[in-house]
Amino acid sequence: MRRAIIPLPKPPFPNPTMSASLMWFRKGLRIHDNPALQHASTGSSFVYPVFVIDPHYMKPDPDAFSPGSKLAGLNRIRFMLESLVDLDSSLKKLGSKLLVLNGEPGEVLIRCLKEWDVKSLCFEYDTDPYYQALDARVKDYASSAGIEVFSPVSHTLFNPGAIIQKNGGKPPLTYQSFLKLAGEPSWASSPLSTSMSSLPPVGDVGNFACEISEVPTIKELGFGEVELDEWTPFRGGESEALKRLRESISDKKWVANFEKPKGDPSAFVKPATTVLSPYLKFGCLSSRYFYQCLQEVYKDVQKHTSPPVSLAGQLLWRDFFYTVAFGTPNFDRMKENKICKQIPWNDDDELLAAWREARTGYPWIDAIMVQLRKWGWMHHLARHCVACFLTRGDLFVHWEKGRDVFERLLIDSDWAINNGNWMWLSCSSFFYQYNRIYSPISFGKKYDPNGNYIRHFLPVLKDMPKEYIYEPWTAPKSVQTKAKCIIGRDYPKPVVSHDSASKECKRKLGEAYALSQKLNGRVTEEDLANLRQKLEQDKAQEPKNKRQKR
DNA sequence: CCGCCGTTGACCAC
DNA sequence: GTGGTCAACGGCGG
Repeated sequence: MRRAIIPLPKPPFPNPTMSASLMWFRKGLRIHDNPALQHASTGSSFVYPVFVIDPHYMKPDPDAFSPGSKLAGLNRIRFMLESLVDLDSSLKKLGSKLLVLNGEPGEVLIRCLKEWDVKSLCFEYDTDPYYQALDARVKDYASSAGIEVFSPVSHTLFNPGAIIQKNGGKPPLTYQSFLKLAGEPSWASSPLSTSMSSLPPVGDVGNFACEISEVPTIKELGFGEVELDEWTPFRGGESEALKRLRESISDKKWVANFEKPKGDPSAFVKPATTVLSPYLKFGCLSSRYFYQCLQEVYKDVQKHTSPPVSLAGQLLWRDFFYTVAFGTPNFDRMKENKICKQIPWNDDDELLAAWREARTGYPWIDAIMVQLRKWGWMHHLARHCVACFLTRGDLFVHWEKGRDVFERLLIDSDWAINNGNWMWLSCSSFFYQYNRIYSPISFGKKYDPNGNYIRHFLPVLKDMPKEYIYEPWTAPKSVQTKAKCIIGRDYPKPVVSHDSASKECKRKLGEAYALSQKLNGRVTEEDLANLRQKLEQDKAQEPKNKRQKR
């Protein structure tokens, strides 16, 4: 890690009335619509804009299944670093700069507050459990030291806590009830502060001078030896976010007619959605600003789509998941999670690895998993296909395992939304129609009969005739030879047969649901173990039954 | 208790 | 492309 000593302007005159604020950046990596930054810069003579490189997210982990840290793949780490570089450059234009520090953020922050005679600590409120715990510690110290804490809700459209309170202490569990509770956002018609002309200078950093660095590079963080064979095409940062936003909303007709479920998951040259999610995740783009821009477009057109399918509806989905996640203890696991169905998922590491490493033998599934690894982004429906396949559709692997893979590799992975969607897709919560299974063969074919998406992300199949590209194991040997792709050698045979595997999954889900209903939702670990045993026994008897039938 | 609803299933007929 | 059927879930409001 580079430990550059950066010359910083000294305060011109020591003045006891001059006060300093500390702006702590975590998410919210932006200048526009940033109430915490706004607050820090008004009424303070100095502002210390701090970002702490947190080993919890950023420390290289050589044992992980892909290059990166324990929790984040390199694509997302790089996206974040790009966002920080952009933020630093914007701060510099305003007469400030980003102070990058390293270490456990709570400890680093408290040391900063002690060292810098800060009167006001400003940071965006964060509902994720990790930040709830961290922020509680920092706030405790600040109040004991008489430091004002300003921590506004600015990551989401609504305040999740307020919505939960409005609902009598429980989060709404359906989108419609969420909409009803939320109503129009109170700020919707008041203009947001989207520009800043200048910022107070950075104060004297004192003994921290030797610890403050520029935004590090991937290499400086200790990831230097690894090479990704393809990086994500999406660049991080607020500038890129605003550029992308402008492009997305410039086509008013497209915005007005946007219907999420009708998008084409196989479109990759020009994706069928905005791809603003990674920018929202890091707060490079304000969800409120995005929302207001959409309202402007809606005003200008005769008719437009509505939630849940509209573009504004997508922002509301985000708020929905943030709210449920905030109000649900153990939201990120099955056990002790009140809204999560208890299902006897298997623990098959072989199947998990095949899925993760894009060798299930189903080209549609594997191509999506390659896109995930290389781009860190796939269309929402593509995510549905692979999530369904891993869990309730085919492999019956625990949704938490898939969640971990997405959390690591997606550049837009977001704690609340990722966990919420995995529960959704695995029929563990929110959605329960387990008979509706995405076919790993026909779903993609609807959109892309020629298999261009597969050919791009799985070049080994690029010469497979379109008749076989979704089911290459059915291609005659001569065709395989001509396509220079022998199934079982150059590309794997299917790990399971979709027909029998999906039937088996439906049966297991049915049994698990029945047990849950019988026990009023209070399924213990022992109950689950018994169910697992029962399912195994039934499976063992099944061939006998078949023989009897014949 | 009943009936309706739910962002995005597959398959088939028209 | 649309619309029906298949088989049929839980949440929720009445």
